[in-house]
Amino acid sequence: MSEKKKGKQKVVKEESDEEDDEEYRWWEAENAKGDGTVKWNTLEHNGVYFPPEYVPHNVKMKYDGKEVHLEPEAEEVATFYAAALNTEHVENPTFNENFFRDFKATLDNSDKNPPIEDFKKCDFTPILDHLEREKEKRKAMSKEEKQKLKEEKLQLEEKYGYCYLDGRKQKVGNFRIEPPSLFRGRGKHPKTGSLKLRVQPEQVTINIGKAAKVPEPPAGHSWNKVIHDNTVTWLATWKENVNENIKYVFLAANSTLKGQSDFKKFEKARELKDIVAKIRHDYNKDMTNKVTAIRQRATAMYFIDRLALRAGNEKKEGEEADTVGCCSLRFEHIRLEAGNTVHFDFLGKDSIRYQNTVTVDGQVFKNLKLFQRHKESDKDQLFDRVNTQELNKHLSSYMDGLTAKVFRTYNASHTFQEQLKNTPVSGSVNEKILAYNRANREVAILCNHQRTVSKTFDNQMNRIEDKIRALKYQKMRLKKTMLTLDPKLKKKRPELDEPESDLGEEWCEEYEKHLEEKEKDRLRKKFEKDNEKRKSEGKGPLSESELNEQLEEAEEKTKQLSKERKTGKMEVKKSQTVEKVEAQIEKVNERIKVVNLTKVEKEENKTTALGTSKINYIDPRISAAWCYKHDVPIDKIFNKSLRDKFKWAMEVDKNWKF
DNA sequence: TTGTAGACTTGGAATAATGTTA
DNA sequence: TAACATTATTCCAAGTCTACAA
Repeated sequence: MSEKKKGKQKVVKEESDEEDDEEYRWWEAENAKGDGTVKWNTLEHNGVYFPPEYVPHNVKMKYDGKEVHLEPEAEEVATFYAAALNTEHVENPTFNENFFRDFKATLDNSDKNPPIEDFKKCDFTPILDHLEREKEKRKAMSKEEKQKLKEEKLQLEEKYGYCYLDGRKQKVGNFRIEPPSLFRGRGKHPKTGSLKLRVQPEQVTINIGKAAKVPEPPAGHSWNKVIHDNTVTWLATWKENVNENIKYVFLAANSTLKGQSDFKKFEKARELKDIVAKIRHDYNKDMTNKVTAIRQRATAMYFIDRLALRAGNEKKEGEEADTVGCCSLRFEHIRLEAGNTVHFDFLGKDSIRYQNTVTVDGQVFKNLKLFQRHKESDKDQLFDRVNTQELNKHLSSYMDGLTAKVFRTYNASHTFQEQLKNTPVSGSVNEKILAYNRANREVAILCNHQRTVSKTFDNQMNRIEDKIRALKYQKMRLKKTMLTLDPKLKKKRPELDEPESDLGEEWCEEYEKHLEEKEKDRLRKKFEKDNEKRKSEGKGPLSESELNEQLEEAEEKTKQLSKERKTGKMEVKKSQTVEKVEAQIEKVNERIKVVNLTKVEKEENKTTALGTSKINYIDPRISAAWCYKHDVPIDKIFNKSLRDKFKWAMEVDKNWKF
């Protein structure tokens, strides 16, 4: 219909040509906020994709040193475990116990399986080896084969990846039914390692418009149910067997539905901005209330507001990992110290450790001491008279829809906007982006978004440092060239004669040797290539001595470099002038600066994950406005999928405020 | 009033795709 | 051009919070 996009979107105009339909700009429509209950009027989709049936590989695991044959069902489970051998899950006794219990059960399902009773006698490495060989094979596939796979994947996406919601084409997020696997619970999850069973169509409920064609279940199967509920957004659902959690197929992040609720989330947080002063005033007052429950609630609100803690719902003991949030904190998670200091140390969501030392208001400290006086055990709840339902109920009395999590969004976005004030207005784009990422990092730290340090972190760091030294080496030579060109500069510009920092003699020698090796390699390769060419042209090969001569030249060059470095007398080309060399130095300086910035960022990002706050907590309009204001291209801070997800936020004014 | 099912957001890690370098 | 590094995407676990039943 519309081959030509109108291009009214200033920002994201690249690759969206595949899209047939005109973009629906819901944020410009009448009820941009979206209605509270009805989510759609018509909904068409093709159902869900089931993972292919298991294909046995017949690779035998060993039991007590001997190869044993397993029936397919058991072999599949053994293969799940083999695939985990390289992970730290297999160091976890709970994982092993749960796995082995379920593995034995699959063995019992057929009397053709050998008796396996002792986990220690199991050896799954032959299967792991097989998996690795398969991986190699996949890597070594021909271009055509890879292309074919890609097309198959595309076809799947074509069929299941889109739906029509109120007549508009929308991307579906996770249209694949989760394949069977070993449940990989985080932290000390009591059920980790348990077998997550294959989901059958008979367990899956489809939600679809009344008028739409119901997708066919796989041959010989039927759906659990087909419903037409337009008050929910999911297309399909099923219950997973390990924790009995309900799983859903939802739309993708860039969909209208998700966009609208994202927008609402941030608008809600902005509403909080107007009343947060009152709420703070109130909870400060409540800190001294006679009723313990109210005091506790006030103290909890202080933490949620000031430390951006999560609400902390109750969890089922013994069925989930023992993690806590604000309302579920226990005495063992805090330590009080003179000077109104509180040390926090607990496992939060995903068993990520929260460690923080905070100086709190005097009354907060007094309250904590007071609560402590009544404790019988460290395992007791710090706020034994507060739970998230009550707390949220109290919050909603201030504002419709105000809950604990709104504070996290509000504080994250607010902090971000404040931190962005440190942007160097006249700095380079790179320096501005560094400031942006720093602001982002402050938010990530506030929200305690951590990541495990990459195994190759030190390596990566060393590489960057080497890169910087190589640039400094270049600069050192350029400076010497300038002095050679005009010796009088030595007096006028004494900095030219100063040595570069962290450029040791030893390093320089090694580097020169390295350059030599590189050059020699290049020469040898070129020699070979030339000879091949000559051969094809029917000419005889070049003589080895020619190559050797060139190699010797390379060695000479190294000596020359070393000599020049030591004496400071450079061999100067006729075309070189002081001005030209000066300009070259400037260029090198620029590059050093850039690499240094990446180094600083890398260090600062070692254990902090910026993604989560960028995706979920920071109002994207702050970022868009910042880009316009500081003339930074938006794609420097939002990748394609984020630009897509945040389309609705891209048209703000450069002076927009959260 | 409490407990729980249900629906949706948030979260880090694994994996795939892409970019860079030896 | 393979090997390696970086970035984007996918995966699915683990939270929050609401509605509803008992």
